[in-house]
Amino acid sequence: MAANFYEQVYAVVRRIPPGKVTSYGRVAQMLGRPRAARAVGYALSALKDVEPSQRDVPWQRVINSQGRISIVSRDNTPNYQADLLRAEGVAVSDNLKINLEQFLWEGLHWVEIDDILRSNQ
DNA sequence: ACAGTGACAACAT
DNA sequence: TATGTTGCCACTG
Repeated sequence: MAANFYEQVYAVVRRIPPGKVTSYGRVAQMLGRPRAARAVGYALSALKDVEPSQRDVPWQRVINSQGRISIVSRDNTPNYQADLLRAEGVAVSDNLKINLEQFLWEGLHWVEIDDILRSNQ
């Protein structure tokens, strides 16, 4: 069911190492679509409707350009994404902010992206 | 074909 | 710093 763009997003996100994060916009840029940040978020939200085999995408490592978690949880309930990140060593403040100076993933270069997309992961 | 929908981002107040 | 506004994009009924 997943469209090609979604697959490309998942392929990139799977390369984010544990303990590191990146932004929706950066993922979009790596895919050559600098203005498709919103679509990246849409692609990740679609993960909950996808097959278990696709559940190996570390979506929690993608946050917004301000270094903050974009998923809001109901009041007084722990933020799931924050917990997942803390579990792998990422410091998340109470206001859901993360220090990009310390945890930002360097990302991939076009050569690597090209290789990944060519082999469809 | 087309309007509606977000886990965005950059800018303007 | 905190909201609001506007542009964008892929996907969906």
